[in-house]
Amino acid sequence: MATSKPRSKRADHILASPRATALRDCTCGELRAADAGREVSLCGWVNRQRDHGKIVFIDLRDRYGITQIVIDPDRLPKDSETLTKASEIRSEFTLLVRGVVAKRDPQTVNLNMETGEIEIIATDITLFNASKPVPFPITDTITSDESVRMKYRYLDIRRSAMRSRLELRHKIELYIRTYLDTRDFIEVETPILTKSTPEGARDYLVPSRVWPGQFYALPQAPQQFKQLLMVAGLDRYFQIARCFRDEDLRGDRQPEFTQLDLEMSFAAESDVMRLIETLLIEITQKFGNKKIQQIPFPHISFSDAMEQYGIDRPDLRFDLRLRSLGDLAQLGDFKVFKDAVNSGGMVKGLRLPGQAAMTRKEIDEVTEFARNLGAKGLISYAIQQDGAVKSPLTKAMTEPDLRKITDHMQGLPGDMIFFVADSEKVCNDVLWRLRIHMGEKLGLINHDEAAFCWVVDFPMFEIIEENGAQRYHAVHNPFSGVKHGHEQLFETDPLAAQARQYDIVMDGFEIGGGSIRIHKSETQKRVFQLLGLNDEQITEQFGHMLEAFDFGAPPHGGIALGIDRLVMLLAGAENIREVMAFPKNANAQDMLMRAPSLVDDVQLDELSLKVKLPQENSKK
RNA sequence: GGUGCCGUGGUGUAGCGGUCUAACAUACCCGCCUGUCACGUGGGUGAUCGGGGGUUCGAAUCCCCUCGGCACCGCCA
Repeated sequence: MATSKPRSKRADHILASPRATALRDCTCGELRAADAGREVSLCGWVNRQRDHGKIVFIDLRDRYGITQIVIDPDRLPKDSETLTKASEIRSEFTLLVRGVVAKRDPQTVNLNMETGEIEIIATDITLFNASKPVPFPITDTITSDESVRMKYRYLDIRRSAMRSRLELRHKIELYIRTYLDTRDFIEVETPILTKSTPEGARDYLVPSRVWPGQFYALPQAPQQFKQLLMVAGLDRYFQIARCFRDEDLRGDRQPEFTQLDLEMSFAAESDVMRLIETLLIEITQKFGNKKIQQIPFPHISFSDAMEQYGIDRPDLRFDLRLRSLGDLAQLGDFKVFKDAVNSGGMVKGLRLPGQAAMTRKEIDEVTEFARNLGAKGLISYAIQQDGAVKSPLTKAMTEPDLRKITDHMQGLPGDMIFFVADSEKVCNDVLWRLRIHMGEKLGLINHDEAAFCWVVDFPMFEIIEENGAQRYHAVHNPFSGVKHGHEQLFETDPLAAQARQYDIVMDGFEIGGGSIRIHKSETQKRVFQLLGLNDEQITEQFGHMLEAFDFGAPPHGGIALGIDRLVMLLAGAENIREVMAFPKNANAQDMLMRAPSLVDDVQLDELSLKVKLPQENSKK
């Protein structure tokens, strides 16, 4: 296209701008001083209109920028109505402006604008559409109530902050596709209408018209399909896939969300991890404005993460660590500690360097915070400059005992330690949140840093309580492979068996997880049995997988990355909704479309469905 | 299902027991203004304080219920 000769200035410009359309020659973000003299037409929304009585300025905005339009009576025909028209224009009107690009006088150049050296001397304005006063200003500085933003999401997205987050998301997804394509991964679409599976989250169900009383389920992840694609010999698959889970929402959880799902054959942990680590490094360096704390990403075992951070997704942006007191909790005669240990629990502490001078009031606030998280209380332990300890413990313990505790906790003069005495679960639950809370409060978190880590050595199973009975539950998913030599533990001590699982954590968020899978039907069957499925259930629910494995399934493994969470973190957004065009509110409703909604009885009849509302609290 | 925070003109906030017949900014409407760029300037419309009940001589302000939004727990990888 660069070879064809422009016939005129105007034609030249049409060729120059790839975004020219039948209605416009260029966008509101691209004209510069060099374009002076050109006759152009621009389309966009009125960002602001300034009426000076005789002369009128309009800042015209589109996705690409803002350009100032000048409506000057001295440069219009005498009988032109353009000035009158311009004076009646308001914010968010949609216009077509024809005019001539002019260099601004040096005094009137606006260095805050990318197009600030020029302006368009309008010759004609066409109004595509007027706008009612908008429910909130289309600016980035003013935040409006989120319910209003959601109801008028199409206006919210006009704001450059929203728009640039969606652009960022697009760029990242495009980068991922290219990255994987060059490594021979192919993107394969898998069904949205699929089969309900027992493990995992609650399914979204879709009734079948053709098969009355039967249901499809929306996929929680394309897990089984991607494994079947490996059996099919596709070798390397990926998909930027929509996933659905009918569970309650959080800031980082939506009922439908997007995963980068991938799987590769003849691969070990190191292959998947290297692939993803390189991808994450490139994406962060290219699109994020955060420095990666450590390359290569550190690996932390599940048990170390739980011991030192109280959670399997540690936020490594700051270096506070938890430490359990062990046998030292038995020293002296401190009832709270002894009771916790005697009832099978433990004592665990969080050391806050240099915080010994916290006031009574501050300590009470922290204690209240811990109580709200389920702790019975918090035992403070302040180490004075002279090494003496100020703590409720002093009444029940000797000075040598306290010294042992100080040493064990690696306490230094001036430090404050908070102890929780409870079950291991409560200790960890309270302390990991307290750790984050204090990290934030004390300004220890470096927000310009991205801290990635791999969490490995997960157990295969955990015990969960279901209807009063205890049973095994897969920590990751029932397809995760078991570490070499750990199969025997299935028969002796299943909880000790470790999975070939790896989670990728960024800034304390789990942004992905995967595993090398089971590819032997016998092993897969044994896992299902341990998870409490009988032979009939195994055949009914997973027979197709077992059968597939028996047709020469290759060793394979993969990972799924939470795209929404990743983009959220790279964009520095507060929650996942900020990086989704049309998210749902905390009650899983679409505030713009007003979904979910009632449907016609005719539709229900076709599906052989009858609605039975819960008594009393049926929501209209 | 539970806990917490929030709910004042279109929007963002102030007021937190009487002086509130509710203040400020912005938006909106009517004027004036030829160089602004959050234009300026004069005037004007607009909320009974999410809804209901209660306490009190008196409630936007205190209490209870309820609705809505958000956060968190349960739930969920």
